[in-house]
Amino acid sequence: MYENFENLNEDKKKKILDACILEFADKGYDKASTNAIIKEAGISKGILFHYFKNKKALFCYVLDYCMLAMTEEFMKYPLTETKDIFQRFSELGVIKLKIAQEYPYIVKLFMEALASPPEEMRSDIEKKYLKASKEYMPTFFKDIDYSKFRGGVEPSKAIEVITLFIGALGEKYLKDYKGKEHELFQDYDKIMAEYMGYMEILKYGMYSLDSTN
Amino acid sequence: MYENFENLNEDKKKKILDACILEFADKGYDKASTNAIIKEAGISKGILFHYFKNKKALFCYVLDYCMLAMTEEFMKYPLTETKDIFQRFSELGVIKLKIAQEYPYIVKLFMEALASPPEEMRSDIEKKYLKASKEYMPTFFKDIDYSKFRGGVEPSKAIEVITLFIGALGEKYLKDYKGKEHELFQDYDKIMAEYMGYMEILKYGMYSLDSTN
DNA sequence: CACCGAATTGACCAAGTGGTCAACGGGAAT
DNA sequence: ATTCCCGTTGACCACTTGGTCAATTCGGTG
Repeated sequence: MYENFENLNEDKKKKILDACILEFADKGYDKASTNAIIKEAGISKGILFHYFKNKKALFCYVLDYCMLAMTEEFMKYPLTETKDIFQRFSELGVIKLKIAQEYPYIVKLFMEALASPPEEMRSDIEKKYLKASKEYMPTFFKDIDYSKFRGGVEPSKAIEVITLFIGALGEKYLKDYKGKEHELFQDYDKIMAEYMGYMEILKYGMYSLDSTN
Repeated sequence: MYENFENLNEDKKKKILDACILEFADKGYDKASTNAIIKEAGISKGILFHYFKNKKALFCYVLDYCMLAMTEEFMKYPLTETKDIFQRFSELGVIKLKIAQEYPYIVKLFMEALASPPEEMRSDIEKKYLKASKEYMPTFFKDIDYSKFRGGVEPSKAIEVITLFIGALGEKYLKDYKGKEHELFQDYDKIMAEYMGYMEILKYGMYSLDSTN
């Protein structure tokens, strides 16, 4: 499928991949321009479409590459032992932040792909993402003590609340710090404190009183 | 500014506005085509750009129109008296649902404009939206009894948690029911029950025990 | 050297974009 | 009847897009 491209020497491959990642991350699939990519990569139009049969295939390849890179990156950060789901979530958050800091374009491309993908690819992309996160789940939920939840709180519901809330909070921070992402890392402690405050409220609502500490 | 357009007879104005709303709601600003609009409205290219100096101005006008229509619509639904913030939020949710059901395209255009606006307009659009929601706040928070919150829970923090969570939940439902929005209204009771379940968890975490009912 | 096949180029294409403008048509005023 | 005005038309413009393909270049083989 992509053998023409795969057989290239690493340097050239990397230059092209980097150009693609930059452009797709910056503009999203639709607004990304293959002309901008070939210019940035220093190659000709013809050869790009020789390697990839069209823009969609190119995007697919790049996205898969990014996904692989990200999951590999995740594996590098083992989760510490804990029975507390809130602890786990906050750890995951820290890992995500670290990865976003180290590979901003890959993460951006990825989020862009989930938020506004080419319509015909939407379900495929979501499927792949779901598959990857499902695979991570056993690790993530390992050893969690669900008995900490008070009576009347279904653990699955509670986890959904936490997931949704943390997701929304993350998006809010992204919006607040849009264009000045570096300050996000400067304000790390302040944000972490805020985050803990929110978690305390949720924890209080979900755990039985003798588990709240 | 728009007098050429404003002076048109109502029928023609409406036909053009409707065409714009349809196109912008469906495709978003960038992908919306002025050609599609003139075709749908049955007018010529020249005259559209005689009424509006360019695509951006057209979008601005249409967006303002939609915002006005929506705020007017909101005013039609007075909030019932209650001291309970959760009650208020769930009422607001019901109102939003009703409006989305009645004016799907206007609401969609609106959400599209907030989610992925033309970059140069982003801050203007957000500003307008913030202004409108700020104006609604006194009504919304009128008579709310903040003493229901237990010690250690700052009301402002609590409200932020609720807002973020409800927002995320709403988006989740929108995603789940994408392309089959009618089922959303069929499943109304089920969704409402789910929603109440979530709210109970939050309420338990935020209210002091003697206020939870 | 000649030859071949693969890699690579960039001029070119059709389609679509937002936007312009000379020309047209018809109603009102003279 | 003539003039004028102005709303309206649609052919046209410059530009960008993803994608093609004949032509060239290059490395290796005999």
